[in-house]
Amino acid sequence: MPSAAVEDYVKAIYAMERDSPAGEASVAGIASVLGITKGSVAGMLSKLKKSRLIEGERYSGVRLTETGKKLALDVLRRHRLIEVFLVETLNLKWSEVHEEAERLEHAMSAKVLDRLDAFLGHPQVDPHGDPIPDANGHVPSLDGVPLSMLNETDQGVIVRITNQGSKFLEFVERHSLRPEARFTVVEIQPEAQLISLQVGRKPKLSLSLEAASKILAKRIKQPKRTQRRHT
Amino acid sequence: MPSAAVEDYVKAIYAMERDSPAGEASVAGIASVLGITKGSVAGMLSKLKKSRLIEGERYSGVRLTETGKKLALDVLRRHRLIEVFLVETLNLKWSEVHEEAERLEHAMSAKVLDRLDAFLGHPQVDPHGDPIPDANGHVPSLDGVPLSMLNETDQGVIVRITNQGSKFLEFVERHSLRPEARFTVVEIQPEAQLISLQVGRKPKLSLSLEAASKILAKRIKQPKRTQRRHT
DNA sequence: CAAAAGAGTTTGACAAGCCAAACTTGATTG
DNA sequence: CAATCAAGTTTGGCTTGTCAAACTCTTTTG
Repeated sequence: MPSAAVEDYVKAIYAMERDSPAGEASVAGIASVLGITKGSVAGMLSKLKKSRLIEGERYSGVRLTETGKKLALDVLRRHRLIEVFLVETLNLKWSEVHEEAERLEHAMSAKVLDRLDAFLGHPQVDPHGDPIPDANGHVPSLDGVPLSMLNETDQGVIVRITNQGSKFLEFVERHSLRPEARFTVVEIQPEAQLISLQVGRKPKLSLSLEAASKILAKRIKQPKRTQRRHT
Repeated sequence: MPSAAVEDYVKAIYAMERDSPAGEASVAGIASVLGITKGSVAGMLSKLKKSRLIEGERYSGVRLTETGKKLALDVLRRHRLIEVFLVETLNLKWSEVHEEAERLEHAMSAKVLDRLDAFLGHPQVDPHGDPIPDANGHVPSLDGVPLSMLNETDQGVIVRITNQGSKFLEFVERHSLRPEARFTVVEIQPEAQLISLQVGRKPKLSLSLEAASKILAKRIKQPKRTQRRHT
């Protein structure tokens, strides 16, 4: 069985691959997200290579092998199901479950996880809208565009928050920007890099396009109109 | 925060103190229940002494300090609440939850545990009938006498199984001897060290007095009659 | 294109825990 | 009471995972 440390590395690599342009993870990047030194990462990576979880040339980025990817998806499945449980069943705050799940995910057997999955009704996404891989490692694909790509007067539904930072999540939660929430884009100020939304009956909410790019939404069908914008 | 290893030691010491005549735990005993060598235990015990979780003279048994006892009760609380959850909510088999809880208990924060406790309705006992300490370390006391102390024709209700061995638990479960189960003592054969029970409508069940001493029961009020017997 | 900067690697050290094996105590017991 | 033996302790060694710091590539850039 892989250790908790190995699982954390693999999970981090998976995430970095996903959103790095080259589809690779770097030593420095891993060190930074895991909060450890480059030296430690180098040591661990050479072990992961030996056990065929990752591959890559010396002095260059690493990629997960098929085995590594399977493991990463397994860890992600555990993590996200646990988050659903903590929020739906135990009513923990949406923004505080990440670190809890971070520890529990390493202690839960496949059997318990499957029962939990059934108990929760086989959810497709976690509380942040992240898709939950199924037991075979298949990830349901959700579509959604960054808020920062929308235009004035567009209406939409939040589908996903791609930023686990708890301060960011608290902000988002405080303004009811959870998945499922409906909103309208009321104003965009490209010079100020700002976007303003109307969410429910709450006061108008403004945030930077940078922050908005971490929130994915689905446009609600709305006759004719063009779109396009860049962060 | 105490490591998982420290928690396991403290928990083991607590259990050994409870049912050793001298109220102490021995190095050899701890080594045996944790499945490690005496040398390793000696090393850890000296660390536990330094951190004031246990006390005791050199070359003699150890006892938990107040701090140590508090920690032990905390771990026990986690363990048992998790067992209740696994059985009641996730429908795991009664006999397979122990090892699961053994791992999960080290990964669950106080906050999650409190929510879980509330979700489960503040149970007093776990699926084996073991009392669950409350958040302040108070253990509800349950009375119950070993089955081996009962007499023929006595009727009772199982309250607790004091033996976590999964083969024993499977046996017990297979014969419906769970806590809450009603039974009648139909026969006792002191020479054969055997006791026979009638549980529900099941066929008569015989077991050794030794095994019976690991099952605690409460007698059901039944007019006049004396009792007494020894394992 | 040479030098600085970044990124990756290596080395030596450390903390937890564990083991095996030698050694010391203390408790029988013949 | 001396011999024995179980129980406790010590020592040296191993693994995992970490750090700090020196070193070496590779890339960027003046």
